[in-house]
Amino acid sequence: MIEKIDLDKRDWIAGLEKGLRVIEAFNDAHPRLTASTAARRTGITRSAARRYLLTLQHLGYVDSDGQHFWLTPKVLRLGWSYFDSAKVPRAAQPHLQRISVALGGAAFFAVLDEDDVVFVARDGFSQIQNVGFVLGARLSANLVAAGVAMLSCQSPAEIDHWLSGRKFVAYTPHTATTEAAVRENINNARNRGYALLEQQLTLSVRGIAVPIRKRSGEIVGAVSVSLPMEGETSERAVARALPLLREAEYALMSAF
Amino acid sequence: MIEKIDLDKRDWIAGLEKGLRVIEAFNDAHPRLTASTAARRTGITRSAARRYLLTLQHLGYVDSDGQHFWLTPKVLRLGWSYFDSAKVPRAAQPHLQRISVALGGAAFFAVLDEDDVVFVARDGFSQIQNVGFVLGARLSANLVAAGVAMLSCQSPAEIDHWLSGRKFVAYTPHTATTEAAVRENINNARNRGYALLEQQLTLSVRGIAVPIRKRSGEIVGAVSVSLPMEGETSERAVARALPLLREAEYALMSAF
DNA sequence: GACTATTGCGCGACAATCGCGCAATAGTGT
DNA sequence: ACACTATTGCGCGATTGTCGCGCAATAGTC
Repeated sequence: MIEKIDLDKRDWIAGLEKGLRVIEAFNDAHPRLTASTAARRTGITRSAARRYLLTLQHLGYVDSDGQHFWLTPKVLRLGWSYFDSAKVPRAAQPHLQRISVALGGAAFFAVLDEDDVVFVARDGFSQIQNVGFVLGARLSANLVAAGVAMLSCQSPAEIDHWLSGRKFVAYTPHTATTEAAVRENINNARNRGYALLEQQLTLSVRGIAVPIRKRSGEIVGAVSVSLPMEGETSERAVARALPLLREAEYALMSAF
Repeated sequence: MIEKIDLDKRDWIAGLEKGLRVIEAFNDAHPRLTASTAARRTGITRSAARRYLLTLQHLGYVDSDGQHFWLTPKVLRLGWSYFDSAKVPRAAQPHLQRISVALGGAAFFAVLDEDDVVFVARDGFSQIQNVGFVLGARLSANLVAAGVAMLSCQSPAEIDHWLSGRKFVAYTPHTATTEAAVRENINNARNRGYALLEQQLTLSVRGIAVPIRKRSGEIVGAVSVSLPMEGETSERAVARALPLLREAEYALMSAF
């Protein structure tokens, strides 16, 4: 993990970086950590890891039985600060509502964070009970229309970098699991100017998304809608959805 | 802000506490901060606040135009670590699914964090589009059945402390906005052993919740269900919902 | 009961963090 | 246009907070 830090050393708070590393060391596979395991996972010494865990415990972000440490719901405050403060999801909300009502599906605003798509705003419900579609949830960008829409705006070099060494997990029998198939989805999206994905993450569900840019051209996210596939051709769904998505796109462009 | 820290000074990482304070300084009313405003809001000096913001920026948790700083979606990773690692929401999930399917509403698992209810697991959808019912969302405990259920298990002293100096915001014309009314809700819940709230947060919506305890008796959270009120008496709704909630309660009791 | 792996904690040393204070800049009003 | 105020970035010397070693104690295994 070599990182180029051209930041003046005197403006770098080592303790904060390590502390955040400790919080992120908790995950699915490691729901509870001891001082030693935390040290191993974060690459800091055991003494230090223990100090960070104790500090987090006294701040209320982790709890402990003396041996093991685990995160408390207080850490959710940190993520929630983003929703409270970010203007992007808030600006998108009324447009999402209009889309979800008109189309009868669920509308999302998503952004890219490193390699993942993160859903930061939502309106409307659908029969899709997939836990992936929760605010703050992150998914590999190739799995959802919003992700492919954003990838399609990147330069070939960035896309190559994104694809390199990536493992594709099949969520349905239709999930694109080869680099070529994923690349085709991205190319299709670029050519069309919108992304259309079917049954990649959930069976019988279709996603349509358009990338959202600032006036400067910079990508800030994507607006997407999830629709049930049954009883509707993809052409018909696109014809219904695209005008609304475009409308949101233009409105949001001037908002940023 | 006098805090009693009987923790050995040598096990206290000051930089981590300040850094987290800086992240939490971003909120609804202060979506973007400068070094100076961050300093004022966190109580640390301007130089230090600037150092923390720069560190967060280089870690990717905040972005900046050079003057103002704002949070990026990366901070959502921190909150997500909790969902990935916490066993409580995961243990509750199958029960929530059973409840939501059987009752046709949305089922939640909620915990208390300080004074707020935090929803940490959900299954099923309802016509309730309230943004409050999102994973990680926090609400004043008196507004939702799950919160009242948990409050009803606290000691009188704890309840008094919770009530003291609290402002009650009316979300609907039926919201309990006086201390007496809130107290009555809590007392009713204690007497019945479950909480029943109607139209406190959303019109035409009824919530029913039971507190979840460990075997030791310690409260770990509450399971709740949101149901539309129309066409059903409260007695009938309770009769339908309570057996399922109790079933989840007993199952979860042995899980912790 | 010896073995290994882990833990809490004290200590001395070092470097990382501190906040002052300067100069430069941005924004306001007369 | 001018001074006036409130910012800002940044250098510096001082000190305090963080480091990781190493010990003794404990927990778990064969």
